[in-house]
Amino acid sequence: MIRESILAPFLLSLRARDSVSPEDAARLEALPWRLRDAKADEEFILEGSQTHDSCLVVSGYATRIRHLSDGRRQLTAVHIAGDFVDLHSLHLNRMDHAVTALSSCRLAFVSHSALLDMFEAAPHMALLLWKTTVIDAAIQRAWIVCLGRLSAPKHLAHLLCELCIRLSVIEQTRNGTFDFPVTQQELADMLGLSIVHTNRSLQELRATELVVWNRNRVTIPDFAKLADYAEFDPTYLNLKNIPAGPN
Amino acid sequence: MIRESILAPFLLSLRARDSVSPEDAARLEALPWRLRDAKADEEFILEGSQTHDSCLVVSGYATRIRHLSDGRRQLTAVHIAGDFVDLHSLHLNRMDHAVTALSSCRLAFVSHSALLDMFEAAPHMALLLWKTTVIDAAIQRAWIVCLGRLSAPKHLAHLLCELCIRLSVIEQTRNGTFDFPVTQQELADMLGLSIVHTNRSLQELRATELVVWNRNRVTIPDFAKLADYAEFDPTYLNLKNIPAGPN
DNA sequence: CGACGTATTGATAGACATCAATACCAGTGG
DNA sequence: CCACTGGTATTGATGTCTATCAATACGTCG
Repeated sequence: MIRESILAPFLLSLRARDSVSPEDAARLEALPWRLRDAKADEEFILEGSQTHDSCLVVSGYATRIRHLSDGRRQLTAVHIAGDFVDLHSLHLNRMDHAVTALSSCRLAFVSHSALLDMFEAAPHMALLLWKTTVIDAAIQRAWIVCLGRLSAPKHLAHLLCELCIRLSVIEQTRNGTFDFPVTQQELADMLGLSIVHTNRSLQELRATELVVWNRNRVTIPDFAKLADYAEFDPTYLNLKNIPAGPN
Repeated sequence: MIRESILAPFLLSLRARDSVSPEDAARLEALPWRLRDAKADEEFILEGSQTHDSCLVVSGYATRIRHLSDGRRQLTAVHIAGDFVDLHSLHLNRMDHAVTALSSCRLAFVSHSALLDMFEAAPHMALLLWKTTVIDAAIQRAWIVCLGRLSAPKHLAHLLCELCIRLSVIEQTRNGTFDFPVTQQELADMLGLSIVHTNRSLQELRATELVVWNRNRVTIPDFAKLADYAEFDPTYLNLKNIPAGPN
């Protein structure tokens, strides 16, 4: 039996947005990846560090996190399997934030020099990876809009819509159900809310039956309804085919 | 007398973060730029549009804006001279937001195909421009943190710190003074606040003499003090030399 | 001078934070 | 098997921040 490629989710994610030739996929496979597992809560890229590798999430959930002086935190992104979390470091001197595992994660690291060599040999690969960072930026803009202009429950709903679509791209949803292994504290730090208000916002979504959430398992019974409620427009995810809803 | 290059601020911005050889600067100069002026409030890149050019701000102020269904708005970025506003469109199918002039602006457009030709001829140029989009993304992360975890006055203070540093890079500050031609409504839409509360937050900064703001002219008398108040850490702007303060 | 957009002020309501307690739940050791 | 423990979730009460509504003032332009 053939081993599933560690790049499978990454390729799913790329191909949902662009065509990727078999040769290009082979180029990515040929990179000298080094695998590593991270436990939940492990901060595997340190704030302020200078790195010489970039990091791809193979499985599990990770997050970008910024710590404030008084100990409060804000998460600025959630990353799922297939996300090339840390292409930034290829360009940035010093990390302005940390990257932490939300669940236990499998990570694949590749050195900057190997990436640069690949770009030298096949310049269009830079465009392909560039695009992934541009889409990450689009997601961040959506977060800005949510933080600035949506109520707490709608913001939470929007986040779940986004996750559902992104996870469906990498085939991690079933009938509108997906894993989302976060504590309410972590959720609060994504939404820029207190933990108490996060809890109440979640209960509001439960009460209106827009969302079912047991432990780490989220179900969206009626995606269109939730998307409408949250003013979710998936354009920013830049998918070739917008899924009508969860599969 | 030699005409000042329309790329002068862009090169200042690039060189504050990276070394750019004269040849590379010449490559950028050689692109087939088309100049265009935009009046204040003109939406020069439409939400939902598909474009075949990218756009650089030569002078003036522009902003990325997202409109919500009920007419409310959220600005997700402020762009100043030297910002390559719209490299995104090189990668994204459809704009998920509009780009609008805050003041009258001079813009320089270049076709995607010309950019791609340049990358073909000189692949490292893609890395250079990629980097600018990565820095934009870092700024957006900072905005997320501000929106999520800073009080209104601190958020405003943080925004002014960021602008002051970015403007000083392109030599648009003098003694801590710079132009910022926005209405309080626009400011409110950046900060995710109501206009009334924006006004009161501004007055608080005035009362504590952290900021002087007359018309469109902002002065920061003591940058270190304001930065401390706003928990501003300029790491994310990725400058080679962090200016100690305004010049 | 009048008109319009913008800024400012006051009063009130709503959203969200904070504090403090209680409930739940998986894991541990007796 | 069960009590204990520590983390997480939930609830209630209260306070603060921010939004909204409604005036009024200011400033530029015709």
